[in-house]
Amino acid sequence: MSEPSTSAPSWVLHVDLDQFIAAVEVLRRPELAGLPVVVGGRGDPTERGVVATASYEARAFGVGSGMPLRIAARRCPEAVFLPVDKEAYDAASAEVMAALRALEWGGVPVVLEVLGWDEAFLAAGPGHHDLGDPRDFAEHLRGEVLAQTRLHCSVGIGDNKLRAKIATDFGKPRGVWQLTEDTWFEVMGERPTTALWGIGAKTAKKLAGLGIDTVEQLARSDARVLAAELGPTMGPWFHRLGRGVDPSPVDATPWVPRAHGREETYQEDLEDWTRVVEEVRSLTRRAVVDIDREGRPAARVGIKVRYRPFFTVSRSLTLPEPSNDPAVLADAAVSLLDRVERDRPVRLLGVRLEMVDPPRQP
DNA sequence: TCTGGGGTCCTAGGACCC
DNA sequence: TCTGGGGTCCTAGGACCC
Repeated sequence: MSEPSTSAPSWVLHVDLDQFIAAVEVLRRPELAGLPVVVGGRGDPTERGVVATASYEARAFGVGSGMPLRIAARRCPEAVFLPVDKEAYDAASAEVMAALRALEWGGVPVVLEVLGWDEAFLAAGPGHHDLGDPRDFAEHLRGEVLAQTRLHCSVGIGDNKLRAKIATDFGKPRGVWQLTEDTWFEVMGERPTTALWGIGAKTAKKLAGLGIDTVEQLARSDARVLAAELGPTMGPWFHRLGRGVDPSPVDATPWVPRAHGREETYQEDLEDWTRVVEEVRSLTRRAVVDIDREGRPAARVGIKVRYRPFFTVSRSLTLPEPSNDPAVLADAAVSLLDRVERDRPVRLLGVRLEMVDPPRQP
């Protein structure tokens, strides 16, 4: 079998919308253009909640994603705070992905792998002709997305998904950047391991304990030591990350969810255990809506409890048989509460329903 | 100072079976 | 006296990403 699109050296593009959530809000409220805009929680910076996205104007004040709204308000008191509007972002995302999916490159439709609301990988489809300079196509792509959605994006070009993904950040905002095997160490070699997609603070600290602080040191490290210290799967994967190696193809197969959950941080900690039980039932009913939409029953049920002071536990069980009956699932979730402490304040509750395996694709 | 909500995948240990 | 070895399932927890 010949597969020219995967066997030949080929380009991968990573498309990332610029300040997506804030940009969608500014589109429907043009008077906000140029102002510091912070989207998060219910839009009230005196409440518990965190920043989903800040506009570039707000970022200049040191406001960033994941930051508590109260801190954001302190750093940028004049910012406009808006609530998260999931439906609006779903709709805008669908428009963007449709615009990307409609593109042709090398005379054939592109292959698009959607990563989330505002991100996708893209490659030329099988049987394509000469692709030319990928930077030309990237600029064409940016123009098409802007024309059809009025949203700006940045594009990373790589010889695999990992390098394309990392390249995008260097191009932001409204830019194109290329990162390949030839330039990998020149661009990334001296950077900390956290610059890699998949290495966070905890892993970086473990690596530092092994004398590995930079991407180049990771690439030159002993893969056997990594496997012994970090696991037989993770160790070799981190070693590949250091070298910029990523054999995974751009895969347009629609994503099939494995689980759905609901969780909520309460504005006031819950002290009354009967209230905790009620909330767990309520969260379960809300999660059932999602598994019903999938049409697949739940095989496992899990709960998460975060206490004050900050301390989280999770419990889970496998159901005797899969179910989508809200009463059965709520009873199961409530039964898990017997396995946690009940005499300290609860600040967050979560319920998670894991679905049975999806039907096998041919 | 205060740490969301939606997910994914990996690891490790114990139970259990043959 | 010493007590296999491989495999799967279950559960709890860790880490990461957007």
